[in-house]
Formats: sequence, structure tokens, C-alpha cells
Amino acid sequence: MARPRTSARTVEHPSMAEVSLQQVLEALAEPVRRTVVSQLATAGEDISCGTFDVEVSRSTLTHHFNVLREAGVIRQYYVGTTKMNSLRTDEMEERFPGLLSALVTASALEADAPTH
Amino acid sequence: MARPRTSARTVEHPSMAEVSLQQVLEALAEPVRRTVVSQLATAGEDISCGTFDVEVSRSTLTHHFNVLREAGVIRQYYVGTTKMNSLRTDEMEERFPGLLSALVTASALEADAPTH
DNA sequence: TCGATTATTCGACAGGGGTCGTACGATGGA
DNA sequence: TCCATCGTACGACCCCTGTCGAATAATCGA
Repeated sequence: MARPRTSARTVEHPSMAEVSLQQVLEALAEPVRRTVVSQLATAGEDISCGTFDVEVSRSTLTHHFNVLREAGVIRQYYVGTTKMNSLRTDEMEERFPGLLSALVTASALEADAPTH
Repeated sequence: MARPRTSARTVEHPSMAEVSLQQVLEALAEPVRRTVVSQLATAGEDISCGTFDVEVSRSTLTHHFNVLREAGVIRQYYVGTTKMNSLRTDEMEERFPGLLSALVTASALEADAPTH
């Protein structure tokens, strides 16, 4: 009996109506997670979990991705053993207009002109 | 010797260049503090600390105001024994364009259409 | 079939932060 | 001068969350 050659592992995502502003802000108030979001926004393409440039262990990274996903910020799907990530940009824009984009902009701003 | 009839108690405020995105997000990720900000945004005028509609003790409230002030979100000044609060709307807009306004909008949105 | 790679799960740990009560300080009015 | 009011300071407490390592699961390629 052939198993499906495309991964059957599915990932649960909340509908945007289910996510609260509180969740989104908690998710985005964490530096590592904001780094992830920034890299996703900059990349312009989906990125696998393992290729992010962050200095935490794999298990910690898994935790952060879970928080981001449950907050509706990212979408995840398996490709083989790797898990791809993308921003739910448009949906977030519809749910909380201007919020995610302002945040990404602010992140970029600060990267250029650090507070120091 | 006449003491100044206008309170000499001054309050320290950071310049906007000194506040980090991290500080702002941490400040605004807390529900009580976001309630304070929402009420300030809605009021359209300066409000004294004691007149906010939040269910925490006075000492806790003091703590929240400190966090908001140090994050550059609010400005405070004494009038007699009462302490007035105002949003640093324009300055925040300049420092992190769209961020505070998106947040206030989102807060209002959710108040109308709760996640439930 | 076996190993390598990728990600998850679980338990444990430490630190931070929100909370309160009480005591204190500053101001204004009686 | 005395009291009431408004806010602060301090210490204590507890929960939440970010962190890790080790063990496990799933997939791909050789």
C-alpha cells in the first residue's frame, strides 16, 4: 500500500477572526520572533524553519514558530521533512489594518538607525 | 519664602530617539496599559492617573504609567497632587510611523467586534 | 534498509514582570 | 496647623514564558 508521496502532515491555522490583538502583540513583542518576521518580510519568498538566522536552539525555534502561527502571523506547510513559512500579510492587513506593515517598517528603521 | 505655586515636581521623559521598538511593543503588549492608551486616545484630552477605568491597585497603576512613559508613549506632568497624562501621538508617529495609530485602531476594532 | 536531516515533544530550569499591601511623601484646602 | 487626597516606593509573591538538552518521529536519498 503506497503512502502518499506528498507529505500528509498538516498544520493547523487559526482563521483571522479567531486571533486577538493580544495574541498578535504578544507574538510580536518577542525579539527572536520579530527577527523571524523581519527575515520573512525581507526574503519575499517562503523560508524553511532551519534557514533562519537566529541564535536559539531548534526546540526554542519550534516554540517561536508555534506562537507566530497561533497568532495568525505566519502560515506553515511541510515539504518533505522541512517546514516552510510565509507571512499571512494580506490577511493580517485585513484583520488589523496597518499593524503588521508598521511593525515591519519600524523593525527595518531600527536596523538602519539603532537606538544605541 | 514663597514656594513656587506651580508644582516643582518634574517628570523625566526619554527623547524619542532613545526609545526602542522593543520598549514600545513590550509596553503595548500589556492589556491594562493598552486600555490606558485607548482611553487616552478616545478622551482627546489629558487625563489624571486616578480617573482611568482599570481594575488594578494604585501601586500597580503607577507601575504601568512608568512603563508607558519610559517607552515614550505618554507624557506626564503634575498639577497639584494629581498627575496628568497625554499621548505623545505626533512624536510616536514620527519615530515609528503608523504604529501607534494602527494599534489604537485595532484596539477600537476589537472592542466593537470581539474575538469571542 | 539504513543513515542523515529536519523538526517536535517533554521535562526542567531560571528570570522577569504583574500584582498587591503597607508605609511614605507631596500638595492643597479647611 | 492639620487632615484628606493623590501618587510613589518597597518588598514579597507567583505565574508565565523563553531557554535548553535529550529522546522521538517523519521523510528523503543512497
